Amino acid sequence: MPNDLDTVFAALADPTRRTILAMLLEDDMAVTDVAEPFEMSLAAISKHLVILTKAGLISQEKRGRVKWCKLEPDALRAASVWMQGFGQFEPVNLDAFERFLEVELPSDEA
Amino acid sequence: MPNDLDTVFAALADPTRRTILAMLLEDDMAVTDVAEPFEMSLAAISKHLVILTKAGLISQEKRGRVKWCKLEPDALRAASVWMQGFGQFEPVNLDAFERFLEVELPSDEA
DNA sequence: ACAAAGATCAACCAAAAGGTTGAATATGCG
DNA sequence: CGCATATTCAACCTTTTGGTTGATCTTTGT
Repeated sequence: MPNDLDTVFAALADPTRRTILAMLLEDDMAVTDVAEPFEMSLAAISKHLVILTKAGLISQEKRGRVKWCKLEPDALRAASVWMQGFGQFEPVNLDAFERFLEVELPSDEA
Repeated sequence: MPNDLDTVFAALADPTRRTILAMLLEDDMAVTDVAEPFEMSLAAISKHLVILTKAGLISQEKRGRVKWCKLEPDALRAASVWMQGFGQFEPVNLDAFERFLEVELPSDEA
């Protein structure tokens, strides 16, 4: 529901949150597992996940005592349209994107 | 030079700054003229322009006593690639972009 | 020379961001 | 039941952000 540009861009401005998104690109994850590679408290990661959820970039579903996080890439569409309006960039450059993932993902990437 | 994703997304997270970018899409502008439609001090706008400059999103060139601001859309490329990596969105939707401009631009749009 | 215009600087302020720790709340398991 | 696990809450702290105002500096026009 909340998919305002302010919120989305602000959520994307933090490297921890971008890394989390990249991790969720591979698979849905539980909060504890999302937190594992980071050198910060679980509570801090929990807050980051709230921010991502409010931006609509992920969704969280509780099953049992585990809360699963799922990427919601559609939330990026509006922001993507906004940005492309300025640049007329090449459609999709997956090579460049994978270079980002290598840099931004925690080293244990599979 | 500085074109780091943190800086670019943070710069885009503020509605005043996005509006400024949209204004500069039409034409280069002097700082005073950029500030005119906003209900905030010139100093505040000057700071916003510094942030946009540090993000590489605009450049500023002083000619005489006037400092001209110019959009630098290339700075958006990296961020755009990053975002598209998630979504595989439709290439460019100019209609959607112009809808943004109508919402975000100060009403005196020409 | 002087005054006005264009823009930034410096000091300040309130609110938001990003983190910590320790307690609380559910849920699952033996 | 009773304990461990999964996650959040609450209070707190520090730094950053976004704004203000008044002084300053440079350039232009008369």
